[in-house]
Amino acid sequence: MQDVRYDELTASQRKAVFHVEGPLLVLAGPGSGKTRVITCRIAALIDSGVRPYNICAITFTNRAAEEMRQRAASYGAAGGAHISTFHSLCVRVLRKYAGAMAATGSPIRSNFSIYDDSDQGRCIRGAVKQCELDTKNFSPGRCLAAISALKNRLVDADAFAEEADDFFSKTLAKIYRRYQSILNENNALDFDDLLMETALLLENNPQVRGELNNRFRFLLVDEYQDTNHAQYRIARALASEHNNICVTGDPDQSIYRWRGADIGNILAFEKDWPDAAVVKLEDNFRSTPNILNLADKLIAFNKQRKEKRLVATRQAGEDVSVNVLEDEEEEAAAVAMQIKELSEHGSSLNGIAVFYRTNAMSRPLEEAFIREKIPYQVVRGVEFYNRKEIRDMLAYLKVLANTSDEVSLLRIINTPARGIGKTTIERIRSYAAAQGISFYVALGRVGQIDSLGNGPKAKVAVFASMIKQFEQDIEGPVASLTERVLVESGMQKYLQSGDVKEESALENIDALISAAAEYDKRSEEPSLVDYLQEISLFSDTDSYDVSSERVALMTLHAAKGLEFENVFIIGLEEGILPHERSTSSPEELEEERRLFFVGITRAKDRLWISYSWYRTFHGQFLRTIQSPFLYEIGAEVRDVMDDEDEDDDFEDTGGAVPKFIVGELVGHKSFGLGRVQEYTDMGENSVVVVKFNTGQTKTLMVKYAKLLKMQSPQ
DNA sequence: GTAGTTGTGGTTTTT
DNA sequence: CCACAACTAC
Repeated sequence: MQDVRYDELTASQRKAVFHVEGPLLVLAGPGSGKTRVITCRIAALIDSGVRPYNICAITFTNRAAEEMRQRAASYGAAGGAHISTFHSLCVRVLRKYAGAMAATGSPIRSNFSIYDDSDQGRCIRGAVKQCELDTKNFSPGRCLAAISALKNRLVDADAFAEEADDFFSKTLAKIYRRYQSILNENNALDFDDLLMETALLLENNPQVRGELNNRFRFLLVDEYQDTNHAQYRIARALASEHNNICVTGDPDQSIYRWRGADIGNILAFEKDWPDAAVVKLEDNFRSTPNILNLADKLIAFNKQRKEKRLVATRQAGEDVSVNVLEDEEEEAAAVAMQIKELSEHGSSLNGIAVFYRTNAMSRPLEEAFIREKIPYQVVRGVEFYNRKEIRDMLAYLKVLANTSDEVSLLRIINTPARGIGKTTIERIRSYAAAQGISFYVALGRVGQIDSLGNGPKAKVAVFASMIKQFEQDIEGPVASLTERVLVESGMQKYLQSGDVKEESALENIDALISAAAEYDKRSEEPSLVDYLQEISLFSDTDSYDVSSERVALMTLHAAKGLEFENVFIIGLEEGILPHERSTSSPEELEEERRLFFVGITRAKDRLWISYSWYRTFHGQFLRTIQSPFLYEIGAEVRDVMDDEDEDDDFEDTGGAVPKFIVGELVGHKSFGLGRVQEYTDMGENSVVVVKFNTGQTKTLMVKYAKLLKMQSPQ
C-alpha cells in the first residue's frame, strides 16, 4: 500500500488498525484520529490480503463517505471497497433484490421513489383524511414521528395493529396501515422504509443474506453511537457469518436520539459480540488543553455515560472566551468583528466556523457578514432540494422513472398552469379508482372518462402525450432529459415570464442540470432511477466545501465530524441550548449537553462562546436566561457591553432578589398575571417558572423579570 | 378553473 | 413568524 504512514500511529491506534479478524469496538474521543484509524485500517486489511471488494464501510453522512473514499483512494485502496451511508447501501440492496422480494409478496419494485418529509406529509394527510379523523388530534407531524419510531423498531403496520390496545394506538394503527398502502400504491419508500425493508430482507431471506455476507466479509460502521435499532439489525445481519465487524464511535457524541438513535447499541457492543476487542482512543491531537478542559467539565455532568478521558497532547493555548452581548444583532456583530481581526492577523477563513442550535439563527450572522464583507457559506440541510422549482423539475423526472408516483404526478399535472384543475383531477381519480387502475394509466385513457367535458379532456390528453414523449428519452443521459423537460414542459417559459418573483429559479435549475451532467459523467451505468434515488439521499450539508476561503455557518448537528482552528458557538441560552423542546426528560437534556460538547471539541486553537441578554424569539423580543451549561463549564462571562461605556437600563438589584413560593400569584409587564409553578433559589441567579393566564409558561430570571407580587399565597 | 386572501397550525436537529 | 390549506371572488 502506498503512502500509508503506519509508523506515525500511536500504540492504541495501531492496535485498532492491525486488528483483522473478529469484532472490534473502537471508542474514539473527539480529535483522536479516528478517521485516520479507519482509513489506515482499510489499507492494512488490503495489505494483509483482503480484497477491497470484500470490504464495506458505512458512514453516517454522504460527506463522511466521500471523505473516506478520497482518503482511501490516496492510499491506493479505493477500487472495489463499498463505502456509503446506511441509506445508500439500503437503496442499492433493495433495488437489486426487489425482484426476489416480489416473490415473497413485497409491493416494492426496483424503480421506487424515495419520499422525503414533504412527500410524506402529503401521504399522511391523505391517510388521516381517509380514516375520517380529525387532523387536530392526529397531526401529520405527530403521526409521522410515531410511525417513524415504529419503523425504526421494525414494527410494520400489521404487527402494530396487533399490539395496539388503547384508543390512540388503535387509531394510529389504522393511519399507519393507510399511510403504508398509499406509499405502496405510489411505489414509494420513505427514509425509514429503506432501513426497515433492508433489515427485514436480510433477516428473513437467507439467500440474500448469504450473498451479502459473502460479498461484505469485513464490515466497518462509523458513528456507531448514532445508529438506530434498524441500522443495528442491518449491521448485525451483515456481519452474522464472518463476525468481522468493526464499529467506531463515541457515546459522548451521540446527538441523534430524537431520530431514533440508540446509544445502547454502542454501550452494549461487547455483550452482542462477547469476544470483541476493545480499543480506546483517548489522546486528543486536535484541541488545546484550554478547550479540552471545558469539554471535560461539561460532559462530566452527564450521568449516562462510559467514563472516558480526554488526554491533551497539545500545549496550552489561549483561554476560551465567554461573552454576553445585548441582542442577537450585537452578538452577530461581535462575531463578525472578531473574525475580521482574526483575518487581519492571517487566519484563513476556511479555518473559522460559527455554530448555532437552529438554522433560523444564521440570519443575523449572515446580515452582519454581508455588512462587513466577510465571505461565508451557510451549510444547511436540504435548502436546495426544497426549492419549489427544483422539486417541480424532480417531480417530472420521478414520474418518468416511476409512473406510479402519484404524489409527484399531481405536483406537476398543473405546474405550470395548463388548465387542469381540482375538479378534473378528482374526476380522473374516481375513474381510476372505479377501474382499478393507477392515476397515470387513467390519464392515457382520458377519452373514456365520461364525466369530463371536451375541454378538460383535450388538456389532459396534451399533458399525457407530453409525458409519453419524455419517456422516449428515459434511457439517455439524465442532464439532457432534464433540459428537455425544462423546455417542453413549459417550466422555462413560465419561470421566464414576469409572474414569477424569483429571478434565481432558472439559475437553480441550471445548477440542477449541471449536477445531473456531473452524475452522467461520474456514474458507471447512469440511469434516471439511480440518479433520482441518489439525490433523494443528498443534502446541502454534503456539498459543504471545506477548502473554500469562506467562514462556515452551520448547526451544531452539522458540525459533527469537522474541525476548525477557530470556532464560535452562539446562543448559549435557556430554551436555545438546551432547546426548549428538549428539556422534558433528563435524557434529552444530556443529549443537548453532548451537542454542546460536540461543538466545543471541534475547535483546535480558539473558541468563543456567547449569548445575548435579549433575543427575538417567535417574533417577540425577549429577555433571555443564560444556559445552565455555562455554569457547568465554570464560565467567567465577560459582558462586552460593560467594557464599553454602557448604559444598563436594568438597575442593579444589589443581589437582593425577592423569593417566591410555588402557587404565588405574580404580575409581569408584558405577560400579565400568572402563577408560580416552580422556583429555584440560586441567590441572585434565582429562576422562576410562571404559568401566565395567556396560557404560556415562561422560565424567567428573577433578577430581570421584575415580577410583581400580587397577593400572599393561599 | 384560477388567483388572491384569509386563517390556521406548527415552530429543532437530518438520512 | 412562516408555510400551507381552505375560502372567496372573479
